[in-house]
Amino acid sequence: MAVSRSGQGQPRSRPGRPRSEQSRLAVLRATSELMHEVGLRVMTTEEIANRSGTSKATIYKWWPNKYAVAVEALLSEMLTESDDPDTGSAREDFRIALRGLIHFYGSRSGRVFAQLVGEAQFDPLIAAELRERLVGSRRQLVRAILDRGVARGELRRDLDSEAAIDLVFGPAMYRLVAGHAPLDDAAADAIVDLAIRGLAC
Amino acid sequence: MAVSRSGQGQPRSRPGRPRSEQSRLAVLRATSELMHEVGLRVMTTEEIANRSGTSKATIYKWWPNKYAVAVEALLSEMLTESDDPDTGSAREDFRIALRGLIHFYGSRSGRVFAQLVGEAQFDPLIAAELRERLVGSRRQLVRAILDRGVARGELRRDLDSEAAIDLVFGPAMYRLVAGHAPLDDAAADAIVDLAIRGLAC
Amino acid sequence: MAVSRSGQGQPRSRPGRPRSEQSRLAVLRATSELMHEVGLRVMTTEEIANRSGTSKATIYKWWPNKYAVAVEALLSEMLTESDDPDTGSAREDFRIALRGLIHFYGSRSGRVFAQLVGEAQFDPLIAAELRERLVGSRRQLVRAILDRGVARGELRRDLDSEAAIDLVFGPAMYRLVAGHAPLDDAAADAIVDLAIRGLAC
Amino acid sequence: MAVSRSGQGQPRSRPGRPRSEQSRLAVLRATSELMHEVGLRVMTTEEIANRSGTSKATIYKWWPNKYAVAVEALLSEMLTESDDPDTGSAREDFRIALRGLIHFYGSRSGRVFAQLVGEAQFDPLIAAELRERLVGSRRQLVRAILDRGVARGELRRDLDSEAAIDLVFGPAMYRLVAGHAPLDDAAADAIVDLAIRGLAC
DNA sequence: CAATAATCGAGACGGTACGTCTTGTCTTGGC
DNA sequence: GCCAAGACAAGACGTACCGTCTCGATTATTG
Repeated sequence: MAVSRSGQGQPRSRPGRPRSEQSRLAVLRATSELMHEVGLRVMTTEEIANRSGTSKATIYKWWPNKYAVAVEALLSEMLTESDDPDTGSAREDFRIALRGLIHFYGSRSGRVFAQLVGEAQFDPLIAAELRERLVGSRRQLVRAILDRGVARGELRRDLDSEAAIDLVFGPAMYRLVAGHAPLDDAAADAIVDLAIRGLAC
Repeated sequence: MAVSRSGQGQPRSRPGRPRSEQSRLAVLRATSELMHEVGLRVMTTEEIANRSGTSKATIYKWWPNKYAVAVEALLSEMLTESDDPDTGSAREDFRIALRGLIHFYGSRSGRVFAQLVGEAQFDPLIAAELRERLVGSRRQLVRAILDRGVARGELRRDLDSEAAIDLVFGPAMYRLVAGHAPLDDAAADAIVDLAIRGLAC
Repeated sequence: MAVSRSGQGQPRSRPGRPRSEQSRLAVLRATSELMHEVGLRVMTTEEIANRSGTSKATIYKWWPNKYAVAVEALLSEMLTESDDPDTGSAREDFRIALRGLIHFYGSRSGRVFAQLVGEAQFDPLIAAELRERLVGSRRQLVRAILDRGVARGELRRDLDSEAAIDLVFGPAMYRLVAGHAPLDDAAADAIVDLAIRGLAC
Repeated sequence: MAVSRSGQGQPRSRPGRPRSEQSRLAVLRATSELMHEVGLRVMTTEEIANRSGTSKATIYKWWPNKYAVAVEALLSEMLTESDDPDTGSAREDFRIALRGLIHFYGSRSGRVFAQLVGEAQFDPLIAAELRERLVGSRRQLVRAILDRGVARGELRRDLDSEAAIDLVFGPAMYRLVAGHAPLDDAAADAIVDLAIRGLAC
């Protein structure tokens, strides 16, 4: 019974030459290199094609533009990351989560991420892709921490979830895009402390 | 006895034809219109020149590129704005300040500002100019509110000023550039409330 | 046994999209029109691109500048021309050849040719191309007339070929570029007469 | 009797600051240097102004454009030149005159002259100025030689003067602008010999 | 095994903005 | 009124990148 593996939703092997996985990986690898070396703007589709040994047509066939490739390249170089700390203390969980985020922001990939955020201001498709694939997962994580903290009675039960997440992540993003203050562990701790205890006496 | 005074502050009219204030204003006005109509990216230096009745050469003589013109145009259309509320209550001052900021972010100019922040991710000069001329003044304002609140005993005296400002402004910037949640008065109030009281019980 | 022949003359279709002959012709046609309508200097690469329905990039890909396009356009609009008269009389051959040249100089194309000669004074590449493709063929023609005349005993056998050709063509070029005297059949005849018989009694 | 020297036709010293002879000379000197160093096309009015210590406005006040300045600069650096040899032999006179011309063509100034001829193909004013001030005087010289030769019975009395002059000078101009053959004494002698004796046996 | 069909690399193409350059004019204050 | 300094409008230049296209070659499924 030649089921020739499908099982899932995809249309059980169409006719014609199948997409080359090798090309896909070569494009992502080349994009990864280039976006770190020269930045998203200076990186050209042409150069991705040359370095990956593929062609512009192939790239444009599978991605709408270089920024979409960059999103995927950035994702594939992060992979398994940012898992839920769940230490039993919301404050500690926040600290670990925010330190992780800020560490990412401060890394080479963080620079690329900032450029993607920059580009997203001009292109709604990139904005959507960013929100879904890079921002959303982080927020989900903090949402879980939040819920546990409320359940344990550590945090206020009347919290506006979204606003609360923004209180923790907002300052980091602000520093990333405005660059007015450093992004380091001390900053992470200070922000978490303030967010937990509040500004008032 | 009219001493042929020189050596003062301004260079007392240098030789040559002076810069045309009329051209400068026409360029800023045309840029203002265009950046709101079509966005920073689609706006071209050529069109600024045409609409302002000046020339590309003149624009490039005084600004490095269209984004620098946009920064100045955005500033000159805001001008006297965002003055210190000083209501006697830090919470109230924060609410007013953040509502003001968020109102700006939600306006037409806010979209342009977001695009400038986006462009700043690629150009350090624009980043610097933004920080100095658009971000800095707002932060200065909140710093004053903060100091008064501490002096009055409303706010904790051990506050890290910068982190505290980020706690108030960060979430707004986060929403502006990531667009995952609305920017309205309710959001401003929720954020200020959280920031003041903290997440903890 | 169909040897997969390569190594022959033409490269047997290289990879990639082949050059569009249609674009090439459209560019030459547009250039032809423009150079006659407005002259070489006023004609712009942009206008060639617009009128031909191509793009500046395509033009610059195949020609170094508009003057090189003009050389080719001028050639392609002349093509089969100036064939050897060979009447049996050197004097008659010279007359026909010089009348032909002078007729060309006096035509619309002659004005463009003069402008190309003018431009060649500033650009060695154009100078070389002109010499090879527009001047050389004419000289070859007169050289043949000359040789036949010597063989028939009409002309002196000790002639310096190059100087002799210059004696016939030089005055015409002189009048073309200096414009001090008319270019007509009478001029052609007078010059040939003088060149054949000499100034001396 | 305050005649304050005038005597001639000029309007006996007008009011206001008179034209600065120093500036005029400085402009001509700077133009001379530049046109030889970089060529007419690359030379800019701006650079003439800088090097001469004058200003563009001054240059444009007294000359229509840089080519007109170049004509005057070229003239002023030649000055007393090309006087009539008058050896008693037309052939010898022609030889000396043509050698002189060809020597000029082969000099640094000859290159500039060729560029002026080139520019004249686009600008009738320059063409006129060239004809009057640089070409005409040479032709006048040969015309005198010609007349003496006819009077002495050396040359044919039915000569078309203009065509005859072209026969002597044409080949040199042809070589100057087309560059297909050398410009040296041997060339001068060969051309004069051919022109005098003719191509026929 | 041939026909069909989709992918691939190469590279030409139309479109368009960029930032630079030169031209010739103008507007200052000083001489 | 002339001059040096230098700003200005106009507009062509040649380069660069984008996203699309047209080739011939390749690689799978289908009949």
